[in-house]
Amino acid sequence: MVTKKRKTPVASPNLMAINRNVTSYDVAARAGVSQSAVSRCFKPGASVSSATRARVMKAAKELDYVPNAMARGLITRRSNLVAVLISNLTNLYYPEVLSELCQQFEKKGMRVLLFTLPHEADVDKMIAQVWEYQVDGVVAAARLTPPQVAEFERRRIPFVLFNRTLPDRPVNAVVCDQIEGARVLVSRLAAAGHKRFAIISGPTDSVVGQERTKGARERVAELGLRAPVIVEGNYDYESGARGLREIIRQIGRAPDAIICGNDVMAIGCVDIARHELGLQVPADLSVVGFDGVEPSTWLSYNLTTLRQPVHIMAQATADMLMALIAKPESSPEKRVFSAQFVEGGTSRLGPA
Amino acid sequence: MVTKKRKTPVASPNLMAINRNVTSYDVAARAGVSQSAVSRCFKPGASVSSATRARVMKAAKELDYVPNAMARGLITRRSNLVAVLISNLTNLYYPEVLSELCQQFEKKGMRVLLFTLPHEADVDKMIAQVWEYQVDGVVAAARLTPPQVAEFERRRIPFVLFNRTLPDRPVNAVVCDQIEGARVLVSRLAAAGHKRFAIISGPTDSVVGQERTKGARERVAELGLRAPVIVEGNYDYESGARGLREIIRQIGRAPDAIICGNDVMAIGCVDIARHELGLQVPADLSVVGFDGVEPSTWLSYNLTTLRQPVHIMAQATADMLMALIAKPESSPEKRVFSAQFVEGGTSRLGPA
DNA sequence: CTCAACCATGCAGACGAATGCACCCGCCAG
DNA sequence: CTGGCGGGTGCATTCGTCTGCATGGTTGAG
Repeated sequence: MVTKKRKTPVASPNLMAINRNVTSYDVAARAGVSQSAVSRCFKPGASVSSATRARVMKAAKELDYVPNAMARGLITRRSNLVAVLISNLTNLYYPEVLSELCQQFEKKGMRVLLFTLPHEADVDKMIAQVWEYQVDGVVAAARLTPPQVAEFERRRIPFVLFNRTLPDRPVNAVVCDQIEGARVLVSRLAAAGHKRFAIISGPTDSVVGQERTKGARERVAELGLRAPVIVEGNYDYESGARGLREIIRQIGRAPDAIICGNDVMAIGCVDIARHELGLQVPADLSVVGFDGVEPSTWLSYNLTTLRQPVHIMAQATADMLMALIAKPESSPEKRVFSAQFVEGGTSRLGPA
Repeated sequence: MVTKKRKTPVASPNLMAINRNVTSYDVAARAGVSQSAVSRCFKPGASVSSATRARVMKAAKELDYVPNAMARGLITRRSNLVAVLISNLTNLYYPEVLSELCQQFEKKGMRVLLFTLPHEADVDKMIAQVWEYQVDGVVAAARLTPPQVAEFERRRIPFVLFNRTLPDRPVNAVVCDQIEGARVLVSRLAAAGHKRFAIISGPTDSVVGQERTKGARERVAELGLRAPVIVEGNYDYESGARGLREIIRQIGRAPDAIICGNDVMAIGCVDIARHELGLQVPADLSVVGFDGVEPSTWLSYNLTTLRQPVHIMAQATADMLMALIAKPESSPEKRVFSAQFVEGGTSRLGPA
């Protein structure tokens, strides 16, 4: 009578490559040790003699063995996956963010599961997918509604908001002080003699955009200047162009300065001013943006803007998320960075 | 004596939310069915009565149950994950590609595991990570060495190369005909009277870049024109700028036309010509690029370029990869698309 | 009325790695 | 010589889901 209480699955060596994956059992058999020993060899800090480790590693290499992350994740309850939710990658700013985030997480041994949220698609359905993969954490660099964020909390998944916060609710977030930044821009422009301001804002559902607008408006008011005309854009080139036309239509002439919700709109604005309306920038009109994306530095634009410290912010995001994963109950923290004022050629900032 | 042959793990209802994940057993218990029934309810096409399905779905919703993708993947050997390898997201062209790919795969129920390959980092180590997650397929839109590609074949993982092929080896690939495109550019420019050509090429390890250069060179030769000066760039703005300076240094004056390996270099080239060298583009010098990225359409540039049909290519890539996953042994296929000639304002194409 | 053909359901055994526990061995102190 | 200690190892179980097989009930055709 054969003792068959548990059949340890051992692949016949010739079938192996064809049909099945190589498992730790295969490696164990080849190295003449138990499966546990193999497992321990791949876990840093485990108790294995160097002789065993050498034999196992040799066998593993010969068989091209790689531990199965799903099996591991199943039992350790750690997937080493991070979900990154990003609005639209066509936004120029976000690819830089994504790239930085990805590298930071790679450095920490995490893989990035990417979720792009196409404009107004079924975000909820997409978020539901996040749970399935048992991600260890989430970075949200997309416009989410408060209930959607609440869902993260309810599921007790560590998450960090990138460049956005929630009104009246403490959450973990890494942001750039948009209000401060907008105030700096207005202050500098006003100091140089600009009096009539206009704003091409981001969309109303963009917290970042709203804060930029708010900061600018407040500062303009504090300085006792006339309230700026505000038209709404949606962060793309075309809406920057439309914005400028609309502003001029409303006030009958060009304002002294236009503050755009991001660089791409500012670029659209500059282009229309110069090539369609025959205005000199900055002689007739100063234009400033936000973000400091790469094209803003191109000679044709050389935009005056507020550069976000993307690299540092990504690093802070990754650090914060890892800390949360290690210690989930810690209380919410917000890390606020300051944008860097970049004086370009689209604004008259010398003595007026 | 309690029959304890298999302890079906049933969480006590109040502990559930605190300590454990909700599993299909919990749902089964609440719905009064077996775990198998729950499993079948989440598998489309499985045999379940509508009454059972309703009860299960209700219980699942009440408990916020979501199937665990790792456990599922472990047994089905399908992770529904696709690895996307991308060189550097700062390249403007790649974010568009990534965005499209992501959406296409989402549409097919696949998730994207992102691998960014930072310049010359340890690509091999990164690729090793790909295996761990049991991805169903790989899209490579990065410069890989032939041995690295061979590794995919050896592991029998379905993979599609995006915008690159391997010399002398049949592989699955979706590409754009770069040689044809380059020939079109030269032909159009030559027809308009351009005689002295120069090229700012992509890096030598970029197959795409090499083909663009090759096509242009061949066509120039066929037309009996003098062989173009070629300087090497690396696809960024600065190298476009450097390239133009170098070309002028070598031939002592501006050529009639410069063909740049991509749009960003062309933009750098145009900017330096206009703002540093005081040249008129296109009056003194025509500049053309490749890719058709968004900034190439901005009014300040309005670049003459060859637009790649990114959307269609991404769709083809996703389709091809899914087909491969379904039928891994199918023989390699290459799908070649043509780029679209976009006549912009950086070239004199009217009758000379 | 009978038998086959279903459909719906439950049972139990995978999938591949991690890990608590027990054990074995060698070594050192008493 | 003996008891204790500790590092190295293997056994067996666990994670959460899928699925082949067997079963029980229902229906339809002959």
